[in-house]
Amino acid sequence: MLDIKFVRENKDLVANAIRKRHCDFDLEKLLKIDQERKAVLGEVEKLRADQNKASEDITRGSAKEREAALIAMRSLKEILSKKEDELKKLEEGFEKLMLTLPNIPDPSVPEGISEADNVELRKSGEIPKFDFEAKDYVTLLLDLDIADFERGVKVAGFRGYFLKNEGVSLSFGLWQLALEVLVKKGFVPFISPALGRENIFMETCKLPQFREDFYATDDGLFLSPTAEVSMMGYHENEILAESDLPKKYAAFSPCFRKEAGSYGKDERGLFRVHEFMKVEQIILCKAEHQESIRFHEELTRISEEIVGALKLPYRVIINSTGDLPFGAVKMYDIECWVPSENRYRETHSSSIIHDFQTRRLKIRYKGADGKIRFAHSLNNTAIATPRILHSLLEVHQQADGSVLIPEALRKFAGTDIIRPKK
RNA sequence: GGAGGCGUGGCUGAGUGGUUGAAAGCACCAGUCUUGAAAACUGGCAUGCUCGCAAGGGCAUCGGAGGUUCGAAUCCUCCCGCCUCCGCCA
Repeated sequence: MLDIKFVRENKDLVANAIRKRHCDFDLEKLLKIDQERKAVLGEVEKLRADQNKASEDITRGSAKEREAALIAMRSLKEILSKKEDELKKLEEGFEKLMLTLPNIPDPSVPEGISEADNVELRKSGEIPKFDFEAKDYVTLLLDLDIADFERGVKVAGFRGYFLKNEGVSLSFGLWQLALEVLVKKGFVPFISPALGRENIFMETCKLPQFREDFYATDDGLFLSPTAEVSMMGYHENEILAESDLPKKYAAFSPCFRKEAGSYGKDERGLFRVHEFMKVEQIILCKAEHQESIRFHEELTRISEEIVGALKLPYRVIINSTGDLPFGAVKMYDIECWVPSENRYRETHSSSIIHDFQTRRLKIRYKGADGKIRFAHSLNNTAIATPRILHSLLEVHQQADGSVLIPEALRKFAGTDIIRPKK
């Protein structure tokens, strides 16, 4: 959520952001309702002040004064209650609009209407050329006997899957590798809840707009699509000391996504599944844009280090304004090379959020100057499984149908090579 | 699942209808004293909104939302959360 004061004072900037994002937010309506709300609030507060004063007279005045004050209070009450109703309606309308006003893209974000307008920033790694007939990763998964989709669907429904054999040790190894990289860099490791209360989803700006993307339980909880939700909730309603910042967390959790509206996309395999595992990087830092920029680059580099250690060719792209999530100021995706599709595909997503989430979460810190500010937050994938296998298996496949495990992963995965079972 | 209890400021904890934004203690900050520290003493110490150039006002907040009342931390209703005991259980 943006700061209404900021919106008032930077109307053009906000209008421009809305235009760039191609969303149909009615800024004039918001500003008008804000103005009305402030005016009525002033009236209400004045009436309440009168009421408080009269109440004091009743307490302390003589019997005569008390009688007069009581009469005055009765009529005052009627007017006040009417005004309060009016205010409540305005507040509700105001809140509703504020919840749907998106964050402001950084000037460095390229303007565009969709993901087609995302811009490549850099590439790394050599795209493999096979002198044999390379398999796609679904074939590899089955030939290596490390996944079972038929039974996955039988048990868990559409997009269901089992991982088995080395598919399991490989997964554990990937999480472990990512965690070790992060812990070495001072990130505090967490296993964070996959279940979250509605308010946490609201405060991390996942609700109200993306409700259809989440699974809900019958007791009113939601299954988290990312550890970002619970990890951001961790400091909800806290005032931290400036010296506590930055907070760096590496959170592992299962993640659940309905993938509503994606029928037909990536139906085969385990690139797009309802249930996956992820190690997520989270940073809370001081409310300075330069700090956010610095940590954003750092988070992105860490993920590049991880995919680099996995010897995967990748590129980093910057998302255009048309492909920028609601709450993000700026976002990079890391995409890893997928030989069978002859293209890079998204495996990581690194975001600057500024105080958009922390304002709702009320995560603040007391600065050296004694002022209390909303912290800035950032997040990025460290590793998401099983998605990463898409690229990993295909890139490292050998002529004999086996898959060579990259050096850095071997000690974590407990194996050097996975051989076909048939 | 059954029964009961509880939710007050950073923490502990008073407060059951009328200057209670809220006693007291702890913690924290500043000062006095001290070579320095501790102790002691003195003072300060919630958040948000709003009016004002400022000084300084005003309003709200005692889990949340309603209600009763001239007036609610205090009474009523609903919701949320937490705790204890029993049962079940990885």
